[in-house]
Amino acid sequence: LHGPAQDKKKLLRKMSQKLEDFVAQKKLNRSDVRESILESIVLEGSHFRAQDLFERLKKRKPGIGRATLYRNLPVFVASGVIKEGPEDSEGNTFYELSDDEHHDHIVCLDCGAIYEFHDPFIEKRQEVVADKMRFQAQTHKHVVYAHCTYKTKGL
Amino acid sequence: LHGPAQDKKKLLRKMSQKLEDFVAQKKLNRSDVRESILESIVLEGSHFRAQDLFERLKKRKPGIGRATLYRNLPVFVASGVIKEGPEDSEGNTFYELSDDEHHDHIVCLDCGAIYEFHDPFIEKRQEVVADKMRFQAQTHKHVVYAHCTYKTKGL
DNA sequence: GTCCGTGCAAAACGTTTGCAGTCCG
DNA sequence: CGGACTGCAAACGTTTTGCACGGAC
Repeated sequence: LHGPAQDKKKLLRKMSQKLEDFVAQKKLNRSDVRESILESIVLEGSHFRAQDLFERLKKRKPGIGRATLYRNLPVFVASGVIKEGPEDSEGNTFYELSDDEHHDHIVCLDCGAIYEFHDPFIEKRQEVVADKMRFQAQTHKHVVYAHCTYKTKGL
Repeated sequence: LHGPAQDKKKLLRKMSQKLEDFVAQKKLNRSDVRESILESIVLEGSHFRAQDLFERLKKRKPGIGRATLYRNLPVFVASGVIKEGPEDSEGNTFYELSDDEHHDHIVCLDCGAIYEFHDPFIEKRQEVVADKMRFQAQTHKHVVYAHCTYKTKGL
């Protein structure tokens, strides 16, 4: 027996562990507030803006301050729980859960939905291109803005 | 006889024309202030942040308001004079002159310099990838963050 | 004369910081 | 106890807006 809810719980345990490890390694303290924020991140949606996360958090756990959320985001990034993701067409930065497998993004210009893709050919090619220019590629952001072929979305 | 200065002048004329056409087509009015801003854009550096442009503008043409600059940037974008370019590793958005040929960017993680590249294979490939996912690629942002191989930079 | 364009100041926006107090180990 | 963590409010830097005036056609 398994399903979406079970998967989320599993994921939460995994991310919780990641965070715990980081906290231990960096000699930080554990905190319930930080755990609550992590829950909100894992349990709701994968691509999120800081401000939206705060709104959701406010509903699930009222009383947690905005500053605390913002102060913890870098901790989550450093611990490998989340990472900075794509930007939508209006320039809003999104975070996303950090699944160890790298991927890039397609952002729908019609509804703003964010999809993922991974293409080994492109991955390799950009390294080669950088190399030719005497650069050593470290990371990249590759976002394709596109219209969905089904025009039925949002209707 | 030609050189960098002549090239810039030529470019300025071209961009000036683009702007003029747009202004005419949209039944806007011409304005000296807008021309001055365009000059500052064309004559100094190709990748710039809005705020830096304002500083430069303040020196070349004191008295032009910050708001006017910000209000005109979208006009320049719409007229095809500039376009939004890459983001550096700190998240600052850069604009750049819109040369009709598309290119992507390599941002140096050591000194922040922005370089351009164009690779037809990657261009084509991402369209194919989008297509497979039933999307019609419209634009994209592809920024590779890299260390320069020569470690001599900035010394 | 009618909009468009402008400068200024004030507001908005998302994020960061200072501070005084609390919690963890 | 000391340092990490927190909420609040105030500050921040960039960008946008409201308003009254000046300029283009």
